[in-house]
Amino acid sequence: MVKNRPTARKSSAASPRLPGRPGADSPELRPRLLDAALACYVRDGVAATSLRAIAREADVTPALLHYYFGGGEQLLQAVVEERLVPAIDGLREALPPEATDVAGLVAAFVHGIGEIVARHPWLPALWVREVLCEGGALRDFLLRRVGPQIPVLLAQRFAQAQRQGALNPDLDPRLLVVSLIGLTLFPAASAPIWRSLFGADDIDAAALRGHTIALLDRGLGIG
Amino acid sequence: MVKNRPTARKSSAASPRLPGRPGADSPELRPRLLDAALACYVRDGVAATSLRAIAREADVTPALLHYYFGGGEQLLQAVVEERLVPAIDGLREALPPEATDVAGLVAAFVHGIGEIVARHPWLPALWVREVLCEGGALRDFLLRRVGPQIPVLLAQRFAQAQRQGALNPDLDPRLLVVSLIGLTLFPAASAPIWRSLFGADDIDAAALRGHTIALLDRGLGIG
DNA sequence: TGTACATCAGTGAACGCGCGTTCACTGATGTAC
DNA sequence: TGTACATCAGTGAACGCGCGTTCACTGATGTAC
Repeated sequence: MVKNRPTARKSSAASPRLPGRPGADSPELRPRLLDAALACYVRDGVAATSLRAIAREADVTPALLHYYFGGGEQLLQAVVEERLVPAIDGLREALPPEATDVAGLVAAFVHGIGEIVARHPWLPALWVREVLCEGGALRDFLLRRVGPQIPVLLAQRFAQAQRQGALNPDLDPRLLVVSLIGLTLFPAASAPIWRSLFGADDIDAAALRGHTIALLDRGLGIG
Repeated sequence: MVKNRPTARKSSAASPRLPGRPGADSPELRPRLLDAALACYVRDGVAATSLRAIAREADVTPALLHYYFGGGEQLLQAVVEERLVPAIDGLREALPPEATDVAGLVAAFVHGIGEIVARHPWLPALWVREVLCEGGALRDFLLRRVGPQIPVLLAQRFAQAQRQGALNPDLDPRLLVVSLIGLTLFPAASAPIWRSLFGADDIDAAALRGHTIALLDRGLGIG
């Protein structure tokens, strides 16, 4: 049993001032450790990342990582809570809260994803990759914490719009959510590949957004 | 230097009949090893799969795996050549060889992906996941062996159709290829997740295909 | 202020474990005669 | 046909290594007086 782990100590907020050195582990260290872990997860995948690799990335001893987080699984959980959750909260807040027309809702989603990607370039690849892993820790996180908040909610709004005749009746409202993610997160996650494959250095975020909106708006036809 | 590895022996085809037991390693064993490796790659990811895990999956000693393939990297290459390449060849053959209208080409692609997924249910998740990994072995494979054959070729055909006014001018022909993959492979790869998220047991392969074609044909509008 | 002491963030070395790989060996199965 | 022998697919045990974790320890920094 480790007794004086920083995370544990800090959570007991009302501790009386004791004699001796007050705990004040350097405030820049913990975020730096989280960033190093995130970088490793993004580069190599969560399952293939060792604690020692993260320690090397942060130029720190493995014992320090264990001291701060208590182990690999807890470190992953900390990265999820303090890096992933805030990033995804940004998306939920970007969606219009009240009933809007489908085009506006979809445009808000596409723009929201674009902004998330601009602010957190690491997110799409990590997300798409880890959520597709059968045993992935992020998969559970998606199903429990994100799924009910964004995809299910979107699907309900699409279904309602379709009942009112404001959406292509041949679409499935639930699959439309999947299509939206496939048209936004997946291209963002695979950007390095198609850029290299097509030599497409001229395609920036705005071009990608314009293309996606045009496809969703009218499909392949020439309108 | 291992001398009598089966792969090596079999490749020297013109060896004279020597006295002694002729080499005849059981013909069912090698495919079984490849299948076990593939199953582990799909379940846990390539980077997180150990040779010993594959050996356990195949109920075989690690030494046997090494004897057959010479190491983890060669085993992965064998799985790529003998499992991945044939599966993807199926897609290229499904695409119409001659100039066709955009709708027909896209429909052939969507149907082709659908058939591949039906025949090789493991492919989408493995594909999407490993291709998005920065250091992934499959990423190189995509860029070298698949990219020039399918995506680049499709993009060229789309660009030509667009010049002739047969494609929505606001689309980017290259990004349209990315969109197509995002609308087909990604939903297939994430099917277990959205099925569980939406309780969508009623959506089968045909429904997914119909939805995708409808979205590509007319977009969100009610036509 | 100066001195003694308590605290605790962080360390270095060691642990047991599973990994990929090696290699001397086995024993079933073929050929030679 | 029967016997001796050559072959080689596959094995079992061991190797060095990097892993996650542990724990006695250090030493800078605070408090007590």
